[in-house]
Amino acid sequence: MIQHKKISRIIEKRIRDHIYPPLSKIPTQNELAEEFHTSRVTIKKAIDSLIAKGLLVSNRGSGTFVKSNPLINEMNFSGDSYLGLTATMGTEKGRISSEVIKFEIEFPNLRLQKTLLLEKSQPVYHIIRLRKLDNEPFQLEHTFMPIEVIPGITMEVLEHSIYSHIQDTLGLKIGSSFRIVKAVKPDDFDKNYLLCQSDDPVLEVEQVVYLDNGIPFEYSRSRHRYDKGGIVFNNQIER
Amino acid sequence: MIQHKKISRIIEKRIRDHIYPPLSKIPTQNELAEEFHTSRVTIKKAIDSLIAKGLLVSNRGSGTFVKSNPLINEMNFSGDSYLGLTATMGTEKGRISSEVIKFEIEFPNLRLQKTLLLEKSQPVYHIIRLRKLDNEPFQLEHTFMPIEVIPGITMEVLEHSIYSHIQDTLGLKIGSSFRIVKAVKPDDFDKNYLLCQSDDPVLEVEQVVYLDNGIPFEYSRSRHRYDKGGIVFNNQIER
DNA sequence: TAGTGGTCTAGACCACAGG
DNA sequence: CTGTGGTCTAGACCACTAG
Repeated sequence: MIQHKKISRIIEKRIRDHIYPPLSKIPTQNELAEEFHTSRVTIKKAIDSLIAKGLLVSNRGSGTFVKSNPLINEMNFSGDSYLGLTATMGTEKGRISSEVIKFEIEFPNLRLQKTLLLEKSQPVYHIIRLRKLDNEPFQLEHTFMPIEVIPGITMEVLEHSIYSHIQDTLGLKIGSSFRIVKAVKPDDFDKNYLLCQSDDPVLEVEQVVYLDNGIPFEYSRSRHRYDKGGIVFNNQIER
Repeated sequence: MIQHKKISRIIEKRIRDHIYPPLSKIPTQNELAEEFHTSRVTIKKAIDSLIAKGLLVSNRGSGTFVKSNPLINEMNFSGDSYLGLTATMGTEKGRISSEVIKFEIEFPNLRLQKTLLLEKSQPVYHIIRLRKLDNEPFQLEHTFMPIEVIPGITMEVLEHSIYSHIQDTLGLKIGSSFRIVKAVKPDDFDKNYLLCQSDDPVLEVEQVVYLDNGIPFEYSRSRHRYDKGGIVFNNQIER
């Protein structure tokens, strides 16, 4: 485990346990460097990641402080938002189930060729899955993946987890994702599977996911029932 | 200007100008350190920020590469997403206008007291503004700000820019924001001002904005016409 | 003025990729 | 093996806050 990551987790725990209470000043970087037998730069890195998470705020000259964030509990999503958006629902993964609506192999259209850097002769999986929480559908996901990049997908894999297949079976690492969020009207799929009324809005997340070597391996559109969850995020403002 | 920021801007420009073409390997950190007469740590910081922006990807052992991101042009939002969401529409700020629908002073309700850390006796501005692009309404924003924290707001300020009042007139610095994005049904305000039909979805962004000392100074809900823009973002996956 | 965080350096060691 | 990026150190200087 990387040092600064380990330290940042310890500090995060102290914040969540109120060992460092809201609005209080945490020890100086020098004090923390001494406590963890490390250098100030490493402490700084750990603190920076907690600032990025919205838990701390630093003021040159006066110190580093715990942010009073009443929404802190809505922020447990951090770290596994790549599991679709299920993480925003909390940690109740046991209650989540998946149903495969469609699983076919196709040739990519032009848009998909550009997005996933494919020739038209390189086939892709076209997968539609319905996700349910306590047997209530909340998300319908249309996924496209190139067979060449992610081989060996089967119904079994789909019912379990594509991501563990990619990471554990294929030994690939996921690097980053790029998303566009919109509100849209429900289409026939949404009405059928998400049980949407015609005037129910749908939250659409369009996503391109990259491996850690920069190769795009997934294009997907997830469609969410408007009354089952949103997307939470935290921004640092650039100066 | 901070060194690593300056360097990252130069590198970013080289990427956008295809001096470092898509998928190509950029010079090693050592080479860049030499070119910019700086240390490798500083180069690393610059590269890290471009990785966070989704422009680069690094591989230990082989080098740092330009990501082929077909959506790169949709990513010009970086840096001023705190100007509401107008930045996602491009850089066409000249075509954007604001109309103040409501500007009153109220006492905060319980939720607002908790969110902005206020007593019920500390009044807040309650502002509703309609934003238009080429005279077409696209966003309706409900804003609450404590008078104590952000004094001196007038109609004139509202018609110009709240943020330049905060930063330039009051000399305060904006630190971070916390957002929740949802799809919702239009309410009467939306129908009136955004000219939504009953079955048009609305993209709602709930937001708490903090000063750089960690004090929350704004709670707002922006409501967007579903056909005028979405929200774009980029994620690095944690390992 | 003393203490704090922000930035930077020069050098080191490691893990990993590729020949 | 060599070269790459990932991480870390010890020390330095600066900008800012607060007493």
